[in-house]
Amino acid sequence: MADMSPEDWAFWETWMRAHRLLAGELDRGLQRDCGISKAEFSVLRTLRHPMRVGELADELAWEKSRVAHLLTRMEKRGLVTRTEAGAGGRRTGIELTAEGHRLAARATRAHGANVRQHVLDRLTPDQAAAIQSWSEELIERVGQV
Amino acid sequence: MADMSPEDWAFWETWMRAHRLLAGELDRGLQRDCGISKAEFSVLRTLRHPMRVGELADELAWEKSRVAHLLTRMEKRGLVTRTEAGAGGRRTGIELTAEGHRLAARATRAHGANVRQHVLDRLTPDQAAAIQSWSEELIERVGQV
DNA sequence: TCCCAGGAGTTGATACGTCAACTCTAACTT
DNA sequence: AAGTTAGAGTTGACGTATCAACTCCTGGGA
Repeated sequence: MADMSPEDWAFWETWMRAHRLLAGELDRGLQRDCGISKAEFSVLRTLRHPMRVGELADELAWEKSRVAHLLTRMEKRGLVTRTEAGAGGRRTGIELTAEGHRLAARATRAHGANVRQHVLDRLTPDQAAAIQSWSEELIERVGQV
Repeated sequence: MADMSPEDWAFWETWMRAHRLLAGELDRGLQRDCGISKAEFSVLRTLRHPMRVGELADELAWEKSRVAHLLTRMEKRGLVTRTEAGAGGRRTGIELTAEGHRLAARATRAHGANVRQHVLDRLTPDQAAAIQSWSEELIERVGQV
């Protein structure tokens, strides 16, 4: 396996730096506009219907302990509640509170505006196509759980 | 400002997921092969010459407290040492130990192989060009500090 | 019925990143 | 020379992610 050339490293490090800057910018926006982290936003966005904790973890592709910890914190802040999942099963379910729903809607608008402004509106069609095909190929290859 | 369409969200979430999967894969590789985190790798890679902590923070574009904390942990593990910066200045400098240099070389090879395998070798020239131009534009726009 | 194997979820320890407060020194002011 | 200010670096508190250990069902055997 050939080593990476200095150009390879430069390309790679530039890419990673761009991604870090972008993520930081969007995180700050979410925190500023809605007072939540990106992780909390993902939960709010995914948890449109009541579900089991495991489903949520699967959809997010996160470890379940990460989900459990985050849910605990969000429960303290009144964004989600743990419920008994009906329908025969006896395990714990999770759902958004009214406040959680409100915040989810607000955050989706605010974050969407930021994403559009910082990313989508600046992407040429070529860039978007390249990124999409790359993403799909990678998820296909690495993402099988 | 127009809202994001469902396609926009799908594109965006796919992209972010791909990036998360890739980052996780590379992190695990670095941890498995060399016992260090990606952040530690960045320090090892940047700290080729003795320098001041501030320079290191600037090059990495990290907060200085993050650098200070990480250096403290790496110092405990014998990878770096704090030194007095000579040359008139009286501030503290930082440099790699012999062990740090060894590990830096080893990790560069190992991580480079992973990056090549998971990323560079799978990128079409079009994709690489699109990603590079996007990265540069974004750094230009957001990265001015 | 009792035991046990396994899945779902939680918890605690530890590592890491961020923010704000702090220390130390050098340079500037009077 | 004393007081002030600004920059560099460190520290502590807090929120968060990961890993491993744990609890609590539930569904089989025997």
